[in-house]
Amino acid sequence: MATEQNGRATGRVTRRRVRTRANLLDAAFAVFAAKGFGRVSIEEVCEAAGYSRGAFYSNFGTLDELFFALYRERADLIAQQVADALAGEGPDLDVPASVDRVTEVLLLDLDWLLVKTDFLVHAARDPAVAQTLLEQRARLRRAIADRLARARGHIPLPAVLGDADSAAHAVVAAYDGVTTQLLLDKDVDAARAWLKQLLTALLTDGSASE
Amino acid sequence: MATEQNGRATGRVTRRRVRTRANLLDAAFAVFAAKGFGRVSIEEVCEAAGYSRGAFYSNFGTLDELFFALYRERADLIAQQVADALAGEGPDLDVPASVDRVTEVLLLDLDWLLVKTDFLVHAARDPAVAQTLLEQRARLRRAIADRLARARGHIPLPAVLGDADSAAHAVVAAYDGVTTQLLLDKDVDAARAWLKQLLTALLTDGSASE
DNA sequence: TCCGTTCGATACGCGAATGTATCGGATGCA
DNA sequence: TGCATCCGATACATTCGCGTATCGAACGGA
Repeated sequence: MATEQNGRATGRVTRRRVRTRANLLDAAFAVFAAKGFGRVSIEEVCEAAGYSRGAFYSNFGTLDELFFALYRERADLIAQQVADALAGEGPDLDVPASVDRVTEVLLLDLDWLLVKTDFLVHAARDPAVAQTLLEQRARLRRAIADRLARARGHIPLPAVLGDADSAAHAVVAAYDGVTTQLLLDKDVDAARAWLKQLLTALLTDGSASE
Repeated sequence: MATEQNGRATGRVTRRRVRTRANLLDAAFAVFAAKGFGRVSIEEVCEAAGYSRGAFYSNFGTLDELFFALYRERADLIAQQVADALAGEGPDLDVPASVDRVTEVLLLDLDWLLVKTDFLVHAARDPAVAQTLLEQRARLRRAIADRLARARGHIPLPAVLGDADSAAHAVVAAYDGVTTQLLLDKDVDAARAWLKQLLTALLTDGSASE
């Protein structure tokens, strides 16, 4: 009775199946990054993964479904890495150090940013998908806000913004903004430097001059 | 000898042609906004505009070419509006007022933001197109920087950031960041309020509480 | 109004991608 | 090892969208 995303009953899953699915997802990631979701056919994904279309239809119903699974997988991975980077240190937050480490993680892989943006465009036209994304972003913001609130008073003062919540909002906005520029100029180092500057400007008082 | 984008000699252009082209562009805008560039066929655009494919191929070579023309047209329009909004007042800049007016213009049309983001994704994978976009963004930043520099010292002090150039960079990043959120939650009013808050936080000293 | 030119509708052939149905081999449990 | 099941390759029919070639009608200058 219980059905999964693709509609098959929850039965045994072979190792082979798991491997195939993973291979398809990996290949899809590469192809999506290179050509963009909108310009990729099912066949291209299969070819890149070294399978025939039969394998695809056995694992996914549509290309959209694969895309969603792909995004979810990778996004969860990044989210975990960010959480790790934030949870690394003690109770009092060293803002510049945290900014450094988080920045490192967030602007690591240009291909991921490409796919992520593709997915954003996709979500912007599908309310259900958008909802998922919004929730994910809300969780991320909350993690940041918690971390900021926990450090409030210890180190410099948080911000020219209001509460920790607004600050978290600003952090995410800064990240998104820098991403846009990065997608065009492909200069990861510059983006990282620029994001660090933006975040420190937002998260510390103006007293921190060069 | 002189050829235009689609390869026809520069001859007489009928009024009918101009109208057709404009209609195609308008229809394309609506269709792109609704379904996303990647999911739109030439035929859909023609149908939406009330023409057959013959009309399309008479005016454009590829869908990409139409997309580019469409983007350029609208982007120039917005750029002009922003310039107007900035040039409105006297030599000394009233930051909050300018922020208000610019924000009004930039976050006016959700459909435009959708198409713009689609185009960004497109540009991210085509260096030539990316170059165009980068130049456009550079011009915008320069206009903002000039305006900010001109007002430096008159009103509050510019920023916790370095020079006017960095400040302009930050303004654009803030805009892009807010856009991302807006694409998901579709709350234009919230986005406007949030962008104003961000910009004033960035462009004025921390002394402006509330 | 007349006529050469331009524009866009129609019809055609083609290639690409899709989804399905079938089948042989791989897989994992007893 | 034997066997029931699962997985993915292959072949097929079909649909969709593309690009071109042709032709009648609209256009605009004389």
